[in-house]
Amino acid sequence: MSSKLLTKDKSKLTPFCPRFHAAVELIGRRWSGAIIRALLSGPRRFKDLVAVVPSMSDRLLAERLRELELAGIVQREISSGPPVRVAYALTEAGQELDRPIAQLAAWAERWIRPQARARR
Amino acid sequence: MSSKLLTKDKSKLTPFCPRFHAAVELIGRRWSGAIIRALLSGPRRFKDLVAVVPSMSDRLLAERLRELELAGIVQREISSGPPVRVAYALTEAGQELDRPIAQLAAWAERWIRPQARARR
DNA sequence: TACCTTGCTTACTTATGGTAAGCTATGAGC
DNA sequence: GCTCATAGCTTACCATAAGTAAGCAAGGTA
Repeated sequence: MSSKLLTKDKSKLTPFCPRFHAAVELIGRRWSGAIIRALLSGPRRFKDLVAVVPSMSDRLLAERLRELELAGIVQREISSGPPVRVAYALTEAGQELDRPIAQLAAWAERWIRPQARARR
Repeated sequence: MSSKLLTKDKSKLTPFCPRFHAAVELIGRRWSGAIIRALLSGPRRFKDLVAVVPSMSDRLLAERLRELELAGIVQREISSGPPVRVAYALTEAGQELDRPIAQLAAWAERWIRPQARARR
């Protein structure tokens, strides 16, 4: 039985896209969006990222950075000093997230109340 | 001490935006992206959403729909039948997520391997 | 009447996130 | 060379969120 009254246009858009889903679940993980956005302005050191994203712990930052590196979005750069320094930069794939992020930022600008809760 | 070699352009972009963060954490929650994307093609019934998003349980769907409704992205529509039917539709705010989602879909098309794992 | 579907809710287990502490490598101050 | 500080993590532990399964009320079907 079909419910033609309410659920029209069922086949207009592919209802589920595994690639889109993988992308949204990857960059949608806790803090990933903020980390990527911070890196859009250039490479940053570990501690700078901790400082820049409020209330994110270093454990989670390390975890997210490893995931994003594995996903090919972030690359770890070690300057062979001295002093030896670690910096994280976006790969080409990561850089190209600027468009989706800009669009979402524009949406947020329009629709998110300024003091809206950021989960919990 | 400043690390001018690696971390240039530090102040070009606001490093952290609470509104963007709230947005990405909201639509980035598990399944939220897939649900919103499915609703972009028109209102859908509860069971249709279960069917359309593989391996998502109805418990989580109910939870996400309640959250998205609270956030003003989704609205619950009850047709006063008979038969009584419940459908979920995007609000204006929800509809306007089409741009960010399209951008992210394009990115995913380019950068996500077809068989890439969708977490875990 | 008995059984099915829809749209949930409740109860319970597992995975993920948050908090705190610690630890190694390096450099600064003395 | 000894102490201390900082960067960049890791480990351990508890809390919260997600996954799984079952159930259940309202209405429809046979």
